[in-house]
Amino acid sequence: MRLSRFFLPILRETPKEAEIVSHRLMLRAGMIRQESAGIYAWLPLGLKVLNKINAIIREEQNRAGAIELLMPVIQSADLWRESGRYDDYGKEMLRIKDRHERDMLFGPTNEEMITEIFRSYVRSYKDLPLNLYHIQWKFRDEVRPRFGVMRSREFLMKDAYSFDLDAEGARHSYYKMFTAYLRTFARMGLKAIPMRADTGPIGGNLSHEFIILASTGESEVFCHKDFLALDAPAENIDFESRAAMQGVFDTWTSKYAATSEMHDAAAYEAMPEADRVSARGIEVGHIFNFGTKYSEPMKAVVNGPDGKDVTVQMGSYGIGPSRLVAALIEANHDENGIIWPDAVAPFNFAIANLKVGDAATDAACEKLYGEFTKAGFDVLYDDRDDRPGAKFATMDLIGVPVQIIVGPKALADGKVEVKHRRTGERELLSLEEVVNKFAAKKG
RNA sequence: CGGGGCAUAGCGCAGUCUGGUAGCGCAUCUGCUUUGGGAGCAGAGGGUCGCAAGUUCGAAUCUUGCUGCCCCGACCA
Repeated sequence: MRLSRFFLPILRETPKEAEIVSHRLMLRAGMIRQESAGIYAWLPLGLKVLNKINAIIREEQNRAGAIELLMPVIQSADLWRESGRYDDYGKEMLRIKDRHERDMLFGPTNEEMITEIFRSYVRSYKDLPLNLYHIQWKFRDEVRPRFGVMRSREFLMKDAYSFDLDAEGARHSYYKMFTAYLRTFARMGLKAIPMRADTGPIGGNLSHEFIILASTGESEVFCHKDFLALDAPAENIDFESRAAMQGVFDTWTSKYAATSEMHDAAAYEAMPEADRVSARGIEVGHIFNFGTKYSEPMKAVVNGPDGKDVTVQMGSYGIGPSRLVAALIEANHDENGIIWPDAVAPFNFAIANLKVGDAATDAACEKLYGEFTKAGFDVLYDDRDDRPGAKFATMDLIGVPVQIIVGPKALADGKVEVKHRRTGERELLSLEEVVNKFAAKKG
């Protein structure tokens, strides 16, 4: 992408409403625009990151055996009357009437709809287990939206729903998602710790929140320090193996970890002081096993091996990709701007032409831009006729991990400078070395 | 939902107390110079002062009502 042709409305000054760093940086980097309280337009740069996050989530959901579909944002109130939640959900649910005065709503979640889809088609225990997910916009009419996309009213959610014949199967499904979540967050460079959680209005008896530690997090969390050193399960782990899944779950739940609302001060303080970690955290995922809470009233049943009807066991599993964008920034920034982890960076490389119009720098930049593009990378070429300082500031603000600086001085010796955003490390390389070292990798 | 605050150019703000026909910085456009950490000079464009009533010869400024947004608290992917 040539920056001169891109739509990147960066701001030099911080809009006054932005309180936390991720919100400030998202506005300044031209990632989002507020259209209403808690409702945001995603500008090109923000959307690129959101899509990268979604891609990782999809890969890991698919790996764990979940199957993607897409449900609508507008739902009929009748479905919610069946589960009893139409009255329970309260003002958080945005209620709408269509032209025929029918009660509709903007979905805050999809348990009812997925259960309706399931019961319409699935008749046999042989079709279980089944896990269906989608990535779709949700609306919850929060009393007080704030912190940009961290707590917005409209937000993107990946929600998966599992269906099993019995409680044991449902636990296995739960563990599979538990494992997939650990991998998903780890791939984004986040250390997410599962914490025993309250089930809230979703219901059920088994639930974990996935919390990432960040000094600006919304809630206080407590855990054993060993969780910080644990590695996520490997890519080749067998999701179908009940023993393997149980093993992951046991490893990640064997020690103390709780949010402030589930905090057990006595258990926490029973640990040696050196093992205790008390920090701020951001909830980026939440999983539930709720048995027959929806399948019972909505009559989602299958024929069991003995020919008798069995009410299926369900669970739901949510990740907020739009919130994750903000959470990633909270965990990865400095005074100059965002520092994207490679896996979610909107651009892998940026090429800064320090002297646009100079035949040598123009030619070097075009060559590099061509090679990186050909290699399949997202590369941003700053070809604007602007001062070097402005280009450095822009690249740092939007957080491109590897910045290739092409200026007349170094180029006179056939070199360009490669700067790594995270470490600040710089190296002088020839064009050929840059291409071989970076552009050749992806294939 | 309780408490507090704000609304003037794309962004950040001054002007409001004490009414007299709107200004500053950045950004934008044009020209020249400049080119390794957000350039300089010269010129230009851009605002029914959130909306609606009222008071007044005259309202960004005073009064009333409404709307939007932000912050603190209680609640939440």
